[in-house]
Amino acid sequence: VLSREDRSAFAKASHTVVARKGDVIAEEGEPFSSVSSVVTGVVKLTKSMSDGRQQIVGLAFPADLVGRPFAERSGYRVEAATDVALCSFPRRQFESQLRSHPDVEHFLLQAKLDEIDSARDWMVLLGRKSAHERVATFLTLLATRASKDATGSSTPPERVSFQLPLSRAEIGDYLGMTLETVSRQLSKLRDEGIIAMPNSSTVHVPNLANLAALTGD
Amino acid sequence: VLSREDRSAFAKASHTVVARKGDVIAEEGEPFSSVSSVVTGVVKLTKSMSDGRQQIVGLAFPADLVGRPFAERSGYRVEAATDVALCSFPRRQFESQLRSHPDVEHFLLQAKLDEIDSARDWMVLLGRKSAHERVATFLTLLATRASKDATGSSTPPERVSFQLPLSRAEIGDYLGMTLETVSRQLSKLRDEGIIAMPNSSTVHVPNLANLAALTGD
DNA sequence: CGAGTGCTTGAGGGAAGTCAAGATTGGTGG
DNA sequence: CCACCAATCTTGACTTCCCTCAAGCACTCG
Repeated sequence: VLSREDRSAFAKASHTVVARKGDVIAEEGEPFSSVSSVVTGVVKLTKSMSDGRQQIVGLAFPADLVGRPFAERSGYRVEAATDVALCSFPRRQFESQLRSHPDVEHFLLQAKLDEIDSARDWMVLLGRKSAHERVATFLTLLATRASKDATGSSTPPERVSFQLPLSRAEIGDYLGMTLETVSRQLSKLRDEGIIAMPNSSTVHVPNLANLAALTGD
Repeated sequence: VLSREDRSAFAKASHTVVARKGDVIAEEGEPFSSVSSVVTGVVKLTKSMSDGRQQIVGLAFPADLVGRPFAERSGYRVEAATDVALCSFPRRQFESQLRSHPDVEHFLLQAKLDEIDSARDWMVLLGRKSAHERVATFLTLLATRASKDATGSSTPPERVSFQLPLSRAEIGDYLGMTLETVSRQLSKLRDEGIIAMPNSSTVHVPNLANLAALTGD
């Protein structure tokens, strides 16, 4: 959607950064200095309460943007959930480029509007869904993404397989529940025949529609 | 933050709309045609699940924007929570004005970035806070807003009073709990001396810091 | 003044959290 | 290459917080 000139101006300012699983890219409440696009891997955005309770408030997959332009401090911790590669821009430079390339700013606005929509979907999950529905929704999200990545098709196939990019504890922090409840609900979906789990981090979905039917929405 | 020319161009395109409490301004999943700024009153944004469970995914107070530019359909129901006055722009016109006034688009981007931050704060509330903390957080939000409106001061006074713009059921839908639990927690805060409620919709907070200490973050 | 609506309070039940073992697994060094 | 160790995951038993169901109460408005 961007013009050639826009792309090249941005490409000049960027550099590639790699981070290992668990590396913290920006700390909650600390100043941070870059805006990055995820190239490979998954990045998690986490907020903590004073007593240590955590909530993952967003995941960034390849092509997603992380970082908060026009703010001095990060409102959340940014951490590599898997090994990741990032295409990173110095924040100041990114901001000034935005001002001189309105098309790019428009593109960013679109991306952020979509991000608000997903955040609102997640609020419904956190506020109103049962544990079973939450896990089904999370798996549907990953399965849909995996089938898109694999086939490029808009009509996803019935069968999909994918890797869970998060531990049980992290899934709990994303879905607003404990790691034990996550584990129990995964076992339940397995016993119901909705999914198969050859090992604890890979999931087969024989029929995506059956899984999606359990999300509640 | 906007130039005089920007302001006047937008003023020409706008018109004032009033809505009574309960009026639906846009329906979830339906096309909608305007982008509006709230002038007085409170607007609620609601998402529903297929079985009728509801979640309020946002509230818009005076000066906030409602409507989703660059999308054909609303992702949520927009409804007047109180009697409301809106400054409304036809969506198409609003969008084209944005393209020709990059400063305004920048302003909108800033607003949406802030909106993402609030949505993420709310995800922590919905995913991790107890009923007591949720109600304390909600009251702190309203109390802080009321004290800003009243004094314009950045150091809020200890004492504040305000009206609840939502019914118990709506507060429940906003906080991800039932109306009974909302009522019980309000009674508990009253018994603890944190708030007083001369009637069911007005709240006195004798010491805002004591209330804010119960929010958990 | 009565009816209706919204709010409060109580009693009981159920979904998820907590605490506590075991079972797997993946990584490391002998 | 295998064995062990640490970390992660699973499962079970018990507890707790919130939801559900059910009255009773208090406004507001015909």
